[in-house]
Amino acid sequence: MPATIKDVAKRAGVSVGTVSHVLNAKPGEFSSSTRERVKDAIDALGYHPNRVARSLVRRQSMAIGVSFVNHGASLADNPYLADVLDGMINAASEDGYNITLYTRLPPDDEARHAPLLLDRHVDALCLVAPNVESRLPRLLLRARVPFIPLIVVGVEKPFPDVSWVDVDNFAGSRAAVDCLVRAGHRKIGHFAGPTHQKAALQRLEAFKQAMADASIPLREDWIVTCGFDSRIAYSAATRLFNQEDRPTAIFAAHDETALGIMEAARDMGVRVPEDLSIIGFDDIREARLANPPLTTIRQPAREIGYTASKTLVSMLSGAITSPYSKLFEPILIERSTVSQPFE
Amino acid sequence: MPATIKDVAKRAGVSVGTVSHVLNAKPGEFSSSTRERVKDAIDALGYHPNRVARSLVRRQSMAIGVSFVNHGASLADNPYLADVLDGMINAASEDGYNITLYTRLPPDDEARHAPLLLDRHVDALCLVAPNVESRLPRLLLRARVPFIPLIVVGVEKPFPDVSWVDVDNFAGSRAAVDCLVRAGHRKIGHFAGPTHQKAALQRLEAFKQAMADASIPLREDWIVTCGFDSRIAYSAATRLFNQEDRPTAIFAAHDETALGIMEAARDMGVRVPEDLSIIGFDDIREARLANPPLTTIRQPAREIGYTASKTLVSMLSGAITSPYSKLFEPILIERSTVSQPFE
DNA sequence: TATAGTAACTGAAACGTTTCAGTTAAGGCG
DNA sequence: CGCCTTAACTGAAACGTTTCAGTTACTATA
Repeated sequence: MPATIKDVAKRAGVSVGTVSHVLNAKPGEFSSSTRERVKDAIDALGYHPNRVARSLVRRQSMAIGVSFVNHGASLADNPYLADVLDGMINAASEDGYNITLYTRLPPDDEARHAPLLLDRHVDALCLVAPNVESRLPRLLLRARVPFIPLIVVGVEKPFPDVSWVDVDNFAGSRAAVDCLVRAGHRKIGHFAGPTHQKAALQRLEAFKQAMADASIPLREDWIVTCGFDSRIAYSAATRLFNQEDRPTAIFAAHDETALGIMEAARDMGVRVPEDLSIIGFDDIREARLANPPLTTIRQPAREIGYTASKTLVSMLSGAITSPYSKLFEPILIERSTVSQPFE
Repeated sequence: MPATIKDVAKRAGVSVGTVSHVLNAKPGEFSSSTRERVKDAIDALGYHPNRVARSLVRRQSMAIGVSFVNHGASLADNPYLADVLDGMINAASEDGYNITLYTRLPPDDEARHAPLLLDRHVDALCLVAPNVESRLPRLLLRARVPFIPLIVVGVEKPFPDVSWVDVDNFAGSRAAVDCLVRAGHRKIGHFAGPTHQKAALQRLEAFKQAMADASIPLREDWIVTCGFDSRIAYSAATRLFNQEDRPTAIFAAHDETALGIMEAARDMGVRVPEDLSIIGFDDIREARLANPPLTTIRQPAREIGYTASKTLVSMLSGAITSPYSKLFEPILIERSTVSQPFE
């Protein structure tokens, strides 16, 4: 058995209360002799305070819970998640919080997530990129728990009164389309992301609007929905390139998709950017290394994660009391996949 | 205040013990009427069991602690970490464990890590890629705590009696050198990783040995130490390419480094693989997309993380009692940066 | 010399569960 | 009818801390 505070107290010849006090070192109290005796006992016994017991009485665990709600998505496949988490780690570390990854959530049954998330094991909760039809924010908010700070990352306005941080997908998509239009393109297609993702929906919507604003008629057959999957994008692109009348530029809602399109282009002898301009979204690590390097819209994912964690801590300290929300400005990263159309 | 088990008991008109029992649903006991009443009370009050209290009495938290000990390395910059963590998440999820990321460790003072890690907040500990001079495994092992399962990832034999999983760096480096030798190279250089990393040291050592085994004399001036940093690799490579007598092939201890070398080559007009063959190590996501795609040695990072977590759980259940260790076989991924030398 | 004030410490009640040792009531059996 | 067994439930101790309300033992003040 590990040594407890009682063992320390007994060995040092003081009460448990005293040990607790010197451990939590209230400013300058306690005679140095007592303090020394306690410290000696701690060292001799190899005592480490039990954080669980402390959490129970203090009613805080100094941990922030993170749930990657969007079911299949894994850290290894989705650099966005890793970046967000990285930002959260940095912020939490500054504030003295640990991060607990909730892994045990049955993917099929969201109703059973809430009890698991609300077990007071963590002081605050962050939901990363939940699906658009996710009922979880609602369930959590409705649950009869006094107030556990909650923030959603990667979904704008997931539910009234729920805090959130996200990138401005509208501004990003508009910047992408504008970039293509500025280069002289008018035959522009769009490869949309998965329909269960709010971000993908927003990017599609913004694409349509930006096209309208540029007075370019929409070609529905140039809008393809291909999810995240670069292989589906590959085959969809191949099909598109076989058409007689094809776009001179494509805005892909995700870099993965853009990469798939570029691969298809290479295999079909379509030159990028001479025959086809491409612009992506997200600026994943591979984008810079693509051949040619991919022009894209960068999401400040680490900053987003950082802000999410900082916000939760502010909510815990009471510095923020009303729901918080923030839209981050995306950044156009101009590399080499956009040029003027040659035809 | 959130409802407690007492509130539920009172409302259902039973004792707290009964509520606890129906919550933990011992097989088939309890009349259905009592069970119903308790369930109704739980729903009515929106009660969620407090996991902290449960952890205290059960003496287990159902969480595995993970510490990225190697100080600066972050999830976003180091895909290896993300992959290992991803594997751990999958395994932990299968076994009903959560994962707690220890973020609050002062990077300067390892001696103070042990108390934080041993706070019984987690049931088992995983140290990912500690530096070679890290005293942490020793400190943890020596700490006067009865037995908290511990495993180290990414360092072979970090300390006697400490469990570990790692990739076989020797076999990997040998495979890399063999690949180059097989292609006909004899003028082979090596870009080594950071000296505080055991993996980098092993790869360097294995490089030397493989060269000796192939009876190729070592050229010390073709061995450069450049850490992880692709920019340092870039400038070191630039310097190397300016030399009269330069290698026809380079084995880089990390893909990041290899990518830096390739960039330098491109800028200096050195063609890859015609003028220079390159082989990396790790198979990071960018490797596949490099131009040309990078030949490299793949580390099964997810599998490593998965195994680490599974091993910890086995130790917790008592299925494994003695220190466990496993070396994973690396895989040669042949892409397009290795060809025969032209001279 | 009594009184007040303070510094240093103590004891015990929380915190919200689980679990162990009982207790009660009902049913079965001779 | 009394006794035993069992099912169903209860009460309280325990888990390891923090913290609040005291209790000493001094020292300073009047």
